[in-house]
Parts: sequence; structure tokens; C-alpha cells
Amino acid sequence: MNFAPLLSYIENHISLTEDERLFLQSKIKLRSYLKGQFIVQQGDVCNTTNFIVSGCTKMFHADAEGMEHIVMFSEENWWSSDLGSYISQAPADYNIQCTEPTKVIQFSYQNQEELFEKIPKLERFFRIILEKALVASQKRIVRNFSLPAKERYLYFKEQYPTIEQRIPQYMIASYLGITKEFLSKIKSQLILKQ
Amino acid sequence: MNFAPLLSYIENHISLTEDERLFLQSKIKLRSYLKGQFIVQQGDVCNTTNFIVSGCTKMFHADAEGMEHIVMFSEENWWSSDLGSYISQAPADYNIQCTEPTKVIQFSYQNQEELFEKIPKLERFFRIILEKALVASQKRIVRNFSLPAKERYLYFKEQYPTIEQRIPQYMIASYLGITKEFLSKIKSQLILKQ
DNA sequence: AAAAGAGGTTAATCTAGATTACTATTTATT
DNA sequence: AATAAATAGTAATCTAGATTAACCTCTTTT
Repeated sequence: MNFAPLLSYIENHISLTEDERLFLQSKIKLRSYLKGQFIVQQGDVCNTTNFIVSGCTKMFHADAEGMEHIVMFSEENWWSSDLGSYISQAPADYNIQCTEPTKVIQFSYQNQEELFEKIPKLERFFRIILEKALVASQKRIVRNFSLPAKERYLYFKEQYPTIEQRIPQYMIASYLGITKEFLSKIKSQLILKQ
Repeated sequence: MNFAPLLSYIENHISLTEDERLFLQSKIKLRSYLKGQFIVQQGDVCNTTNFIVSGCTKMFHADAEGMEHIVMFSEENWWSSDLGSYISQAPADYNIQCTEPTKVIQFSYQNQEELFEKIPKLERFFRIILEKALVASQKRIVRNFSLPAKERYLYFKEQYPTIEQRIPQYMIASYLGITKEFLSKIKSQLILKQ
């Protein structure tokens, strides 16, 4: 069981004693998923928060017409869960599906209170993580309104160069809120200009 | 000095001892702004987190062409700050301007660590608030992609009925990511259908 | 090696929403 | 009461990006 990536990630933000580290490890689990498997499915309750050790996931919402809208990709050293479902233990609005074979470390809802009680510093850790995620999410809302699709694509490439390599283009189009045909057009325009 | 609205808001999520309540009160400040005044201006560092006691604010980004993009409105019992600027103490990307005379309770960046150290439960409180805000923000990203402007407007009216009353239409259009002319068209279509 | 599937490209046509420009209203200001 | 600002509404024209419908790779499966 290799919890090292999570521990070093956590210890970038707070420091843990040896006892705390052991207690934390006793309360989390490693789990492997195959490519295509779902960590959460829309309609089910999401009762884990997942830290990605290796692999990649997409979080998406399927709308009334069955169209997929990708909200985020998560790769190594990032989180993947339907937070809304997790915190209120209500049916999920999103699906989380592995785009590759993926290993995650799972925090379960049942163990969460106990973890926070025994290691209050974890509240701080998650507070900090959430602050960063909220900032990124708010910035994305503005970008989606203020930038045309081509600029959003360039921004995406710059910010997430590793994700573009491992994800098919049609999913990137969905993340950007455009069709795959239009993304293809943008790419050919960019090639012509160089 | 009336800190009651903040205290009762906090005590919906965690409970404070009398000492903690007094310490908290010693570290926060009430401040009044006139209509039109800025709590933060794009480019400045945001060093307060503001809890709104009365009034209303808009948070917006002015893009390269000077166009305003409204990210959120905040009214009584909600928060208003450029979180990205606050947590990293870097120049703000957003402006926060009062759309009415507004009274806020301010948490300063300088006092924040001390508050968290003396009252660790506040970490939990902010963790919970941030979770909710992040969920709302992610849902908005999906709505912006999956719903046409008319549906987004109807959703806004339903979710924030009190805000529509106190904010001019052209600002609501900006929040929805459409022009004021198009919002006007949507409204007249809705009236015809009834 | 043929067929099927998954991913990507191109081009014609269509539409939600932007832009421009002008006309009311409503609210402050003198 | 008159004038100037702000706020709203309407209508014609325009465009970013959607839709549809081809075709073109590669892989994978049989």
C-alpha cells in the first residue's frame, strides 16, 4: 500500500506527527479502476473523496438530451469527487469516469468526522485546498464569458499541457464548451498561422 | 457594533464559547460603504474577507476591452471578497463594488492566522462554507454550457428572487453572460407566452 | 486481411445571441 | 418645471459557433 504521494501532498500544507500519519493511513483505502470504469455515477450518492495516485478521470454531467458536459479532468496529485453529493449525501449530478487505468486513495464519508476530530489540522488542509479550487472555478466562469473559444483553448493548453497529451480531442472540446468540429477548425487555423 | 448576524450565521455551523465569541469580536471590524464605493479594486491586493450585514455588492472583472463581467452578487448573510487575491496577497483580478449603501464585517488577512490558531473551529467553519461555494460554482459552469440564455435567466430568478428586485437589468444580463438587449428580448418573449 | 470502432477533419448550412442605432421611460439634479 | 443621467425596449443586421453529413485515418477484433 503506497500512501506516499498523498502524504507528501498533505505535508506540503500541514505537518503530521507519526501517530497522525498512522491514524490517517488506517482510515483511507487504495483502490484501482480500469479504463472506462465509473468512480461515481450520476444519480448515486458519492461517498468517497478520491485522491489520484496514477491515471486520469473526467467528471461530467449528462444533460436532459444525453449530451456530456465535462466539468474537469483530474490527474496525478489531484482530487476527484462529486463534492456536492459527498457533502450532502444526496444523489450525484455528475459522473466520474476513468479515462485510463487509475489508482486512487479514498476518503470515505463515514470516516470523515472521525478523521477531522482526531486530526483537526486536516480541516485546515482541506480549507486551503478548497480555497484554491474555488478561485480556479471562479476564474473559469469569467474566462468562459470573456474569451472566445480559440483563446480558451490556448489557455487550456498552457495550463494543462499534460492533460492534452492523454485525453482525446473530443473530450477537450466538451471541456471547452464547444463541438469537436469547431475545435478541429480552431486547430487548423492555428497551424496555418504559424 | 452589531456582530449578531455574523455570530448567528457562524453558529449555524459550529458552536463558540463566550470567550471565543469575544476574541472573534476583538479581531473583526464593522465598516460602511456608500453606493458605488469599491471594497476591492482590480490591481490592488484584497486584504479583507467581508461578511455582508446589509446592502449588496457586485463582483466583476473588467476585461482588456473594458467590458464588465459580473461573477457574483452578494447580499445580506453572504461573503464578498476576491478570494484569489486574499489568499495569495497578490493583485486582485476582480472589483467589488457596492450597488447600495452596504455594511460589512471585515476579517483582515493580518488577523486571520491568529484567529485560526485561537479558534481552530473556524477552520472547520470556513471549510464548510468553501465546500458549498465550490459546489455552486461548478454547477454554474455546467449550466452556462448546457442551458440556453432563457433557461439560465429563469434559473437565476428562481434561485435569487431577492437579487432581481434590487439590481438593474443590465447587470443581471452581465451576470448571465448576455447583452442587456438580449435579456430584454427574452423578457418580452416570456411575457407574450403567459 | 476484412470489418468494425474510435478518433479526427472538412465543408455547407443554420441559429442563438451580438452589435448597432434609435426610441422610450424613469430617476436625479438644478 | 426643465434638463440631464440612467435604465429599458425594439428592430435590422451580423457573426461565432452549432448542426449535419460527408470522408479519412488509425487501432483492434475476428
